[in-house]
Amino acid sequence: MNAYEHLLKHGIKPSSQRIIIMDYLLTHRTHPTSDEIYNALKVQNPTLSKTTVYNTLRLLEEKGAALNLSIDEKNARYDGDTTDHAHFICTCCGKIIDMGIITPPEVSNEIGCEIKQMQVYIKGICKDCKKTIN
Amino acid sequence: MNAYEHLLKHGIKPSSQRIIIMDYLLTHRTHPTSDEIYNALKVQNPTLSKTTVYNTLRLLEEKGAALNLSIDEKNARYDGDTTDHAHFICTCCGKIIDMGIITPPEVSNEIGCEIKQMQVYIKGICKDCKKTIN
DNA sequence: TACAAATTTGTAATCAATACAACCCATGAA
DNA sequence: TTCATGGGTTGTATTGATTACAAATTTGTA
Repeated sequence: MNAYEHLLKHGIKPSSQRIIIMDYLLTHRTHPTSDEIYNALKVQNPTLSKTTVYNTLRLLEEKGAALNLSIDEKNARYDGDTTDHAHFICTCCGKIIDMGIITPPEVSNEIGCEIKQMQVYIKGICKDCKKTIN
Repeated sequence: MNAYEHLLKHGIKPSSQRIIIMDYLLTHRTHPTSDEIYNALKVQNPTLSKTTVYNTLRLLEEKGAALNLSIDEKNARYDGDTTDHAHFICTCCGKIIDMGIITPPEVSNEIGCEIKQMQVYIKGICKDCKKTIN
């Protein structure tokens, strides 16, 4: 699906800035930071503002068009793939890797919270870093 | 278990500052921020430095004596309870609530990462906020 | 005691994120 | 067409959590 339709489907008015940011997320599954998105897009869009990137990413998150990952403690990271999957971060190199969820977690919610979203974050050492260390 | 033993068990030299910080985490299951810990402890320990709180919390995390929660995007939060449980954050009031894990998530790790830690973060609206809204 | 290593402290600096006000631009009414 | 309105964008200034760093203090050991 293209970025324009993706925005409309989530009730977001598709301005040109929102389209290129959404498009970036849909075509780069690298869990980029705001800064990475801004730097990548400003080459072709010199007038793009960093504030717009921040505003847009918050909007995408609020409307459910993208995920805000807090697995990396340094920066917020964003994921255009909102289907159910877990995220692994290598504490050695910082790389974030998608992992499929075979069995989703089941939690005890006696207190009666309304659950809107569940994220699974995994920390460890990736295969490349294990090789380098040994 | 007391803070002193807890530190020793995780291979941490128990200085007086480390003991009071560990003790605070073990006796306050509120997922406090660095700042909350600092402000609570400096009343009885006026010479305590904020840097020491940061240093100690990082050490506790590295040694597995406490959990660093990144569920709250504003601040790092710490949890002295390292047993398996999930965390719920209310996107309305910011409160963090522990939830028991009935079934832990099972993920597909074809790429061969070495998994050290898994955290389940849940976002939604708590019961109190639901009442207030309706 | 003396010395080295580890720990703590306070200050300065960093930098992601936000606040804010000015500007731009699409839309619709007259 | 002109004008007004409001949402969207932009740039700058600011905030505030966290870190860097070096000096001071404490601890362990001989």
